[in-house]
Amino acid sequence: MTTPQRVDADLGWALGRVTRAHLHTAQEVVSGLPGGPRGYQVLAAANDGEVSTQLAIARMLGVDRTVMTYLLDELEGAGLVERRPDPADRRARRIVLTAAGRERLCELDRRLREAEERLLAPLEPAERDTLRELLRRLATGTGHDGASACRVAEEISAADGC
Amino acid sequence: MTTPQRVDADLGWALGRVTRAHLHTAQEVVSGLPGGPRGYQVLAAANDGEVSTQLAIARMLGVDRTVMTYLLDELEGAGLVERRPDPADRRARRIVLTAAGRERLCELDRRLREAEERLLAPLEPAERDTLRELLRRLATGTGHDGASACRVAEEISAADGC
DNA sequence: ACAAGATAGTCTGTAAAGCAGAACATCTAG
DNA sequence: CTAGATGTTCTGCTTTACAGACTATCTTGT
Repeated sequence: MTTPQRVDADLGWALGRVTRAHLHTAQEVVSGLPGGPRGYQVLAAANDGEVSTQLAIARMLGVDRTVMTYLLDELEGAGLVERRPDPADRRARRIVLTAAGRERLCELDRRLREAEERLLAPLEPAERDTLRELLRRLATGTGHDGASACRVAEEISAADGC
Repeated sequence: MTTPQRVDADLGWALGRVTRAHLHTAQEVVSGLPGGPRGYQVLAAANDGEVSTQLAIARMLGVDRTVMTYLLDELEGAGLVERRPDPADRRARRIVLTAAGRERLCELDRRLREAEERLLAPLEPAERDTLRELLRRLATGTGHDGASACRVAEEISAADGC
């Protein structure tokens, strides 16, 4: 029988709390944007071009493909993105930002950055960078040597290619 | 106009992905436990004694008090916790673990630890500890000098005492 | 001691959020 | 050319949890 852990030693607890806090902050920052914080993430994902079909974005963000549909409906309705037929695959739609979308994204980027720094205030600047980097590597499933370990990605979607 | 960020540089994106992955893993580990991963957290919170009334636990876990009611209904129904009148305040209930509850908690602690290590596999051991520590400090709102900066706690619930 | 307001817990209704499954179009492999 | 896989959308349903009201109790001020 192992020693019972304290709650505040629980990774899940800390993750949940920090994520919830971040979500709460982001909600205010992006207020008015269709889809809230996730709407922002869609814009960001669509903007960096690597992934641009609906399904690719959905997988990257961890949302269901049916959810993606109405998320994009709203963003498109707001004039921030366009659905264009993919020339290489006529089933798929490429999501591209409109000029307004790019502008909005930049604006939100800046404000989110500020808000995040406030959120990370209890940590020293170097520690903030460390945290960002560690989380980024976990989220992308990249080991310290650059190897793709892909744990997190696996957990998120077994169907995801690794 | 600032440079548009890549998605994988976004803290919210990384947090979301890692949290979702953790949740997914935890879901399997605690399968059968009423309330899922949150049920575990309730047990853990109740067990370390510091906070033991329903509302205190609810605030610590970031769940609504009305949710706490049925969460505890289920845990109590499973014979894992008991609601005892608080001798100091007859409005409040102290949540205490039964023998079965403590046993279950220890078991789950062990298995969750294992699962988390698998999740953190892409990081080196030292990095895993760093990540845990940084998240813990953020979640508790504790600065590097031990000062209570309380950013995250604020964001979670403005009503929370700091 | 008593009234007024705050707080702990519970209950009810309702709104939202998202998933399963089917439908349709298109791609890929054999 | 057929069979199965994949991208997107739509429908219906289940889950979920929040807002608000209600009861019981505590606290504070007079």
